[in-house]
Amino acid sequence: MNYSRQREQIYEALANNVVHPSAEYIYDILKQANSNISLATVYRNLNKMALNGRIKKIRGLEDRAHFDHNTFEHYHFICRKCGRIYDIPCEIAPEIISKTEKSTGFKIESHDIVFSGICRECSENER
Amino acid sequence: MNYSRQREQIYEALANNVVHPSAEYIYDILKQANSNISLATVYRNLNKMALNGRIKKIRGLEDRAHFDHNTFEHYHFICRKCGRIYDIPCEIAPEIISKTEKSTGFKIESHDIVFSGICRECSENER
DNA sequence: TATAAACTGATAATTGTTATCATATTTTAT
DNA sequence: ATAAAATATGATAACAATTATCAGTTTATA
Repeated sequence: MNYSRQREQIYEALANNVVHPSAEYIYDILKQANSNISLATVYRNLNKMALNGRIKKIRGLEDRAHFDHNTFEHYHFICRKCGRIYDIPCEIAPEIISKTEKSTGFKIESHDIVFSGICRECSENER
Repeated sequence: MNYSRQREQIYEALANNVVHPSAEYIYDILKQANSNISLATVYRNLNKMALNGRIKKIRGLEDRAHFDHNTFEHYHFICRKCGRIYDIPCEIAPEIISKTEKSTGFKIESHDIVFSGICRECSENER
């Protein structure tokens, strides 16, 4: 894989965003910021980096994929009202993985826990 | 919500399938079986039932959604080779939920654990 | 039964994503 | 440094999954 300025811009935009943006969101940010980057380039590089393990691809409740620069073990909460994705820092016991591998014969390479419900902001706005 | 013959057919097709089928898969089954059901009807009813809680919508690694008639607590394993989705009957400690709710202020309504890796069949075929 | 509400099949439209391709940038070997 | 090969880009067409539309049908209600 060669160096590319666009790829680094995309990574920066991803890393400097609190949210877990979609490809289109990153595209909009970079577009505003200056460049005449192409949406295809954004998709291409996000997928490439996700394949590398440099970033993570998250699938929520919506149709579009979201991306996360944080590759350390952590989980996600998806608000069914606003669609935002939050990090959840809790942990599950590692023996669950090995126990499950043993009972199923599957090779578990990764896992994600996805909680869903209503986020604080949305439940405050509800009233 | 009114009764509809098509909806029950769709539910039956879903319940009698070991796999976690996609909308298109169910459409094909019903199409073969007899009826001139419409793909739109399949989508409409799967979504409606998922909203109700009668069935569950699962998002895997692929673009298309899959559906599960089993609404009891259980988790999923997605094979990154064949894309199949398997049930995983393990459990996580319920206090993780309440602890997470407390620390975040979120209302957690549901959660799913998605393991991914290589299923047994695929790792056997690899050799 | 008549009326309203919900549902259907067929298909057009929409949306998120990927493929294509001519051009540009980056790496490599000279 | 410079030419050749490899990789990446922007623009946009193509694609696949899903949703919207709408005239006609079925189901529930009065």
